[in-house]
Amino acid sequence: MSKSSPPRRRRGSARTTLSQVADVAGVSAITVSRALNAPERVNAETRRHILATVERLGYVPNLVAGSLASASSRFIAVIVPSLANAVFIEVIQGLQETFEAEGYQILLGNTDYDLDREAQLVRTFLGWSCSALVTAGLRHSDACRSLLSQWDKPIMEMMELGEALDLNVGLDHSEAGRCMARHLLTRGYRQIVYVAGRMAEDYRAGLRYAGHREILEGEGLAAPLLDLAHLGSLEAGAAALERVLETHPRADAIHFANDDLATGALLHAQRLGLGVPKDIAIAGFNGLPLGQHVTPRLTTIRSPRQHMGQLAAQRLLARLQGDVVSRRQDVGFELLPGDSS
Amino acid sequence: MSKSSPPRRRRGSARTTLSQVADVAGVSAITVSRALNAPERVNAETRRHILATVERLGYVPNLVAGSLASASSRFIAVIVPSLANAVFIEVIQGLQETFEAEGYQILLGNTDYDLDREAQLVRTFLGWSCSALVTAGLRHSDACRSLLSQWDKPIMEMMELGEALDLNVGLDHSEAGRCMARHLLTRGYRQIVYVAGRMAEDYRAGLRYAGHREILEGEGLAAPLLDLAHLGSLEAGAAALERVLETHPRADAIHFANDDLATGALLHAQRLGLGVPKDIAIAGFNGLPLGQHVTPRLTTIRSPRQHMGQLAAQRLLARLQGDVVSRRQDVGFELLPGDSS
DNA sequence: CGCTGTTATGTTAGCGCTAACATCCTTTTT
DNA sequence: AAAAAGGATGTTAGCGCTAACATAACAGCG
Repeated sequence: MSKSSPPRRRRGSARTTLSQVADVAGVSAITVSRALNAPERVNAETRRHILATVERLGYVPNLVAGSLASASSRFIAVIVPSLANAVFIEVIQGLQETFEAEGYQILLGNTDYDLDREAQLVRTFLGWSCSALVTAGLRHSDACRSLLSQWDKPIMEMMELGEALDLNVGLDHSEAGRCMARHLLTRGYRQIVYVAGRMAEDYRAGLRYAGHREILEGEGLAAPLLDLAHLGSLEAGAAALERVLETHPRADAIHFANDDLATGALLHAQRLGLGVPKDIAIAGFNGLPLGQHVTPRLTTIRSPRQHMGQLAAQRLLARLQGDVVSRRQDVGFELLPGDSS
Repeated sequence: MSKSSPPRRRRGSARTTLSQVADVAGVSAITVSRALNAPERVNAETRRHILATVERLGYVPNLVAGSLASASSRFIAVIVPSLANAVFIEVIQGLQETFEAEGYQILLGNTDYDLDREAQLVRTFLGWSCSALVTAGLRHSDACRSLLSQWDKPIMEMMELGEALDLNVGLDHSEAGRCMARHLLTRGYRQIVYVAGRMAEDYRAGLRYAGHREILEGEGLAAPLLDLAHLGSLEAGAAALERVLETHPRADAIHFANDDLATGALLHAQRLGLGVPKDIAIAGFNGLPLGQHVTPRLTTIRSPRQHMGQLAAQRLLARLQGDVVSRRQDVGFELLPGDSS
């Protein structure tokens, strides 16, 4: 009988723990826990004393332990395809300011437009017992779908509208494409080239192109497409303008998949001495400030990006509190007719 | 003696656990743990069998439990003052791509240029047992300093150089200010106004102003300052131009604290029919693509933002592996003389 | 053939916290 | 005044995983 086992081990960090606080304050651990997490369940006097002790000992709660015990963390997983695009940054800002105010922390993942990476990120994030998950877009790999469908916490799919797993906040991209195509037709353009970047991956640009094409073909017009190797940058827009001039010399307008490309082309046209819209009209999508400050002002479509983030966060917060919320919300968009078309 | 206590409780999520996987695979829990986290310590055959079982059961490791047991998470806390500024986004991208490749997850915090919020974020992040912490800047509140100095994991302070708590990667902002001031003097400007946004908070702009002022005063020139209420945007830059024209009618150059302001002013000058640099010269700081695509091309200073992020991440990774790394690294900057000065 | 070293796996005991239940008062109700 | 209800605090038993130590099996060695 080895009753007298040698004192085996010693682990953990040297940091102050909740029970040390409890000992010093002369209460039980659970009372300290309650004083910090559910103050109203502790007598005001006791609470004051405990909080003073916490302060004095410099106690920093171990959130990992708390999450394990309660089987939930105050993490919100947010998965976006890119950080290079200002659109996602603004959406993230909207999410962040709203969630942070309620004490939630964002766990940010970047897929680089790769659905396998998305699945991998989802796996990791589920492992962190997140309270909810936000993802940009409705398209996922099978692996990702199966992980998500087994999950029992709220899921928000943003940016576009359609068949969602759970909640959905976004706008109708094919309608946006139609809207801009109609605008360009109204202004009299007939040879309109659509320019996108990596459209297979940035498939929302593809949805807009589909809308654009539908309108043009409805008028018996062709809808030529130029799909670039880069997603969107001023650089790529400038290069795209040159390519369009070369391959479609009769083009009278270019409908770009985003404002970065469109503005790059617009600024490059100035350098080339081309008149916009006299020689060639230019239109974009997003409504970034950049396009609104160049001369001529860029014709584009504004999406309520930051608002979309805030709205998505509010929905999720309501859902987390047990409220019933509508599953789908169209945030709409707005045509900003500029002087470039 | 209440030996026959009724079966008390049942908790936790319904998810598959590691020991369930172990039971099914016919091994012990620790062997499954090793197969997943230290594959080389398990026989190849056993490992294959375990991984197949993991796959079959759709087991998703509970990272919260793992972190508690090992007293460390693969989180890297990253604290920046703003997401609205492209500079920080690019630094974050650099950090992210490097850390993600090594299986670390970034925990992003945004202080909104508020040092108290920074301290609060640090508290939270310490509670998550992060492996390292990255923060933009060397200035912290006392509370924040005391939290950080008691911490035993690597800390990286980025963006600027100086007395750091631990590791430090950045550039010399006052030298950058001097560099641009010298450039403007060389080009013959003498009435140079410095325009910043919320300089008390964006104190690195203040460091650049100090350098700028030092050079001008060395030449016996005044160094008037205009400090805006907004940090930096095309909008604010345009407004700033008007204010400078009004309050300093004899100014021949404006040295802006960042490219957003500078580009906004430059584009606005075009709208006003002002010649740049004939009527007024304009210079910025950062070297954002935006300023390099307008006509005239913006004179600015390029900081290696993404590279700074990568470098910081590499240093931290090396440190986490136990390597000794130099504490300070100057990433330098580069004057990009454009046509706006 | 016992000794040491190596490889593969298992046993035990927590990591620091909180859910669930229990207890003990004080107040309110009838 | 006894019973019921509520408020404040405590006890117990894990959450799911991994560090530390333990064990077993086998190879190499003089």
